[in-house]
Amino acid sequence: MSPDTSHPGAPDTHAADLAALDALFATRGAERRVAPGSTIEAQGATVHTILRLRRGCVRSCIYTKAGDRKILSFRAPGDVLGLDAGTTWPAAQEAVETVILDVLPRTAFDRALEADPALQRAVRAILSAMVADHARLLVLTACAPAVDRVRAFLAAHAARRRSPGFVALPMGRRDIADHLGLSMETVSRSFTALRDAGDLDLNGAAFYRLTDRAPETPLAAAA
Amino acid sequence: MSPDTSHPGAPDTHAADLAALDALFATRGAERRVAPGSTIEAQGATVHTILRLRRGCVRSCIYTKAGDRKILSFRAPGDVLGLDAGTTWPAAQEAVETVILDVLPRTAFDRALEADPALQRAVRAILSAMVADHARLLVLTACAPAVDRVRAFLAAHAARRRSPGFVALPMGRRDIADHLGLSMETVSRSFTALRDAGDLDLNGAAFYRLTDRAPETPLAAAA
DNA sequence: CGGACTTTTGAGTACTATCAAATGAAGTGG
DNA sequence: CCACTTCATTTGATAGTACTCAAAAGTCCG
Repeated sequence: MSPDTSHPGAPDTHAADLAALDALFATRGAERRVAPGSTIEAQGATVHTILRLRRGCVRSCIYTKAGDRKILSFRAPGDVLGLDAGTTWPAAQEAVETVILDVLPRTAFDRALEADPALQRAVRAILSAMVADHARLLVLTACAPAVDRVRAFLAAHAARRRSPGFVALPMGRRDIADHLGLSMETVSRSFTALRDAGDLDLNGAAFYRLTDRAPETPLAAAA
Repeated sequence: MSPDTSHPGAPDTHAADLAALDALFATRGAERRVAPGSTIEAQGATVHTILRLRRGCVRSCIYTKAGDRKILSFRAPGDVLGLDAGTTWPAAQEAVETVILDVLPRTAFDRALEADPALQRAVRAILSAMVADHARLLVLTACAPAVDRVRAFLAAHAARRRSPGFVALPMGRRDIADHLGLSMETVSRSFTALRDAGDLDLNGAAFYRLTDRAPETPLAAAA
């Protein structure tokens, strides 16, 4: 019964709690602009600021010693970055396109958090939503074949951007591949397969529309 | 107690905060015993209680509509269950072996949470640790081949149970498979491969010891 | 128009899943 | 205590999906 958070699987977050977050950034926040492709916060760097994404798309990714990259999530406007961090950033934050961020010093954020119960609830709700999002991705990558992963990804992406017609896809095939645990080529072939099956309309490589008869996601079933 | 939390990747949790959790369960908690293999909380069921695992091993798993099962994590004594839940359990909680739980009504937990800043910090720390754990699993399953996944799993499991010699493995091959995104047979073959390579000593199917020269985990690298 | 990059398509390979059977362990009842 | 049932694990053979290497086609700018 909540108007709901930006994360589909989020536990019940009261709008009032999220408003506390908005107010905090509105009154105390500075602004930061980042160019496409550049790193906003490096993996392992010290957390000096809490960030709220105002415009653009950010990828949160982890690099392994072997040089592999895993994109944990793509963040959309309204998302807050850094709440799961301890003293250092567990994942790199990178701008997929031009990005505008609200910036708040961590010390200021912690002070506000200590004093405001609504803010505390909001933070817990966001962390729970992150857990739920990761769980969804774990299920998807473990249980679904390539085409279904891509379809589910496109469906989720379109749901976040409630635009009427074609949906813009800011990230490239490589990014999608590293998010879904596939190779770039397999992602591309999945796009082609979905198009040939009539499930997907493509307008160039970066705009798409899913057919209404898109299959169900292979997600949670009741007990 | 431990200077650290039970989760290796947890952000900096002050021992005092975790103590607040211990105290809460110690003073207000009832006890519950569950038989091996049975469901403690069903997926989608209403959350009436917060649970703390006192003895035994619990698996948190998600069932898909297609009937697939994904085990998100195995919980060890000291772990708290239900902190990421909204009104319903996002994952089923099942006893791998005989389990003893501390039980606290959710209403009581929420009241205590509202009043105790240390408890709030503890909850945030645990949620962050869950995010980190899921991220680790995502990287592992996306980037590592079967043998490496199994090796990493066995290493992590042994690390949680600081026992001198052989380590007990309460869960079966099927459970490990559903956790790592592999088939039961591939898990079994990986055990055999590790044994033949000299990386693993097996004592029956449920007790093992990893050779000291175990390769590094393919995890996070600095920026 | 050319150059650099991204995406798509192609061909062959490798890893893991699936199906199936044998071996091993554990508990039950005679 | 042993024979038998039952379930878990291991091993074997085969097939399928996705990866790798490689090249062509498409896109975006300068």
